[in-house]
Amino acid sequence: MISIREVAKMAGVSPATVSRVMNGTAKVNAEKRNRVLRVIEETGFKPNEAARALYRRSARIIGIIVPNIDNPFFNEMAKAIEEEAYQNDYRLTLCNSDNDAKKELHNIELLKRMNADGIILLTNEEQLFHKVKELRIPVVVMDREVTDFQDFIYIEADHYEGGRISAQLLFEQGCKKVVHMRGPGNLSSSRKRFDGYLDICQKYHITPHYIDCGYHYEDGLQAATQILEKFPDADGIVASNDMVALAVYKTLVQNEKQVPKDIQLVGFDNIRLSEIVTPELTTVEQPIDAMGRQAVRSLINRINRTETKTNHTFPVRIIERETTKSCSESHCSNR
Amino acid sequence: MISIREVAKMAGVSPATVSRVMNGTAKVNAEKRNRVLRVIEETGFKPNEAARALYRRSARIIGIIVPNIDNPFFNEMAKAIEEEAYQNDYRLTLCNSDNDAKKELHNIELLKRMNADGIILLTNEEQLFHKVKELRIPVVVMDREVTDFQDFIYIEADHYEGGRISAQLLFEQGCKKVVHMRGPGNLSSSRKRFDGYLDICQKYHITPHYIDCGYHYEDGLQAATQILEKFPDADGIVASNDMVALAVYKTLVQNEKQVPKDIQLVGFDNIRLSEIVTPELTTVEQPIDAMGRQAVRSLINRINRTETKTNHTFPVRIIERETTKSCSESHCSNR
DNA sequence: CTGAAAGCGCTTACAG
DNA sequence: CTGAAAGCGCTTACAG
Repeated sequence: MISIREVAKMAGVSPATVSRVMNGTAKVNAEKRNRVLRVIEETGFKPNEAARALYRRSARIIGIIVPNIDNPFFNEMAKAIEEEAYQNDYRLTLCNSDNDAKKELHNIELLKRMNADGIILLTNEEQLFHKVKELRIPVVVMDREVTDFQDFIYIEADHYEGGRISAQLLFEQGCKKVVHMRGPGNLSSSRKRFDGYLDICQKYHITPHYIDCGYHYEDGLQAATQILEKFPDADGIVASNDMVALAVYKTLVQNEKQVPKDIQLVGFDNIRLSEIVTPELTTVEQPIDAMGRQAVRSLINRINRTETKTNHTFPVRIIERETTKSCSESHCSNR
Repeated sequence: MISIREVAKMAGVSPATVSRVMNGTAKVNAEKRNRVLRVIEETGFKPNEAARALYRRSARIIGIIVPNIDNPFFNEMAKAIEEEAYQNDYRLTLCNSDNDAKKELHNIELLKRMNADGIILLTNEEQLFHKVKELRIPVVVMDREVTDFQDFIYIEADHYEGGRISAQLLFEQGCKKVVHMRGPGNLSSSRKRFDGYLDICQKYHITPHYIDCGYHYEDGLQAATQILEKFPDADGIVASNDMVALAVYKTLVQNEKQVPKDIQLVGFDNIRLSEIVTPELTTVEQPIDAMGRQAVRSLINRINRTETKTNHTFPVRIIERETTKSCSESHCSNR
């Protein structure tokens, strides 16, 4: 590819001048500017980004670290992030960590060395937070409330409310015994949802029931079997998320339970899948796209020091579909 | 972060020497080497990658351009690619193009300007091929046979065979009227599968039936309705892929058809989802992970000029699950 | 307004 | 074996 020196030569000016017209960074005599513009046009010259990244200490790269891009939730998030990054002229570097702390650490360091501008963390390693802080690279953490690191921005959905409304729906639909599948205890999302569940039980004067479960499909398979053993008379289940709900559904069908007739089921996230499967999943929507976009915007604001720290909590809402009874009634809000 | 000059100063050597011990690129006096090593150790010095990228004209970045990361097939592919890239010490830059040719073109150009080393294309724009060629950046094209561009490496599954075995399975399971959902005509994968289907029909002396359909879930919804109208007596359907199969399944259920009792259904790809839904999807497996990894390896070979061009066609195989009758029989190969 | 110079942080001929 | 110098391709003080 052609370089700025050659463009300068062809236009009869210095490289500095070419740089200035290209970046609009200083006034340039109209005639010279036009000559430069013409040469740029003719040659199709585009500045080398590696050189810029070096000088500016900014590669216009945002790194994203996800535990598993294969997981629809992260995946949809990544899509939103990529789109928003692109619109702001940032590139996205993807690290799929598989919860491998070493890989995550390595990637963060690499990002710093590449002069990346910021990092979006969809992972859950305290270690990472320390590293990021030490490296002084702007960061936003998603789907997790970060309290120990004062200067981190975090973005999450209203999990407490999600825990409330998912159980509330089931009670309203006539469930007497609702089992809440509690997510990993080290995640704020799990704890908040559980709190929401407890509070709504208290409000309805109902004894809470729960079981522990991870956020993966496989976790759901295991936990569902446990539920069947431990709570054979359960008539409602709040799954830890949509993937888990799919596992629960499969297990229920295998055990000849009908959904929603015998047991009603609510997921969490409203990943695209939840609408694609049959029956369609009733679930609590997290506004994944909006959250992903906000993450990028917040990060860019932080990069540009154009905004003081603001965390965001996004509203959730129930999407009633086919795994709860409501949907066969008239007041179904199925979209 | 600390720079090579400071390390040099601390170790009492020149930056060149630090570079040499760091890269093992020339012999260095043992004592000096140790001093350098110690300083590196103590300071945690890591070379700046932007500077390296500039000098070496290589950022150790691989770009990947996918139409839609949100689509499980691309998504699983991206995961495999990321993993293999990481193991070979390359970074992955992600572009989700949404089939936006402008965005794709822009990203390819950007990759070049970032001194990226190669590109993996999971998209289908002739324009892109021209651009990539003009920019002389190593490329591998996936899921598509590229014949007009002699020097491109391509990697795909054996779609012809896939078209054969999917229909063959249905015939063997007793289907009399199998409808093949033919994918987009501009894709070699679609054409080859269709050819396979035609050939197997001929072999069995059966009249072929088909309908056109895209590769997206929404396409499947439409096409399924058409099938029901056009071929009310169909008893087997080969969907253009797993996402489409899910759409077909939903439509069939809505029309009170039982699967596999009334109609048997086969997908394509064997995305993880196909095993997660209920009933589990019978499908033709593409070895997505192996293909993704091979793409990276082939690309790296090309980058290093260490291998002459080799295209790869990966074998496919039937995975019998619950949407075909076989699975209830004794010879079920459900894994 | 504009060019020459210095510099971003490395790496590699080039001498010695 | 090793350092000083030049260079990767830009950008931005600094002079004028």
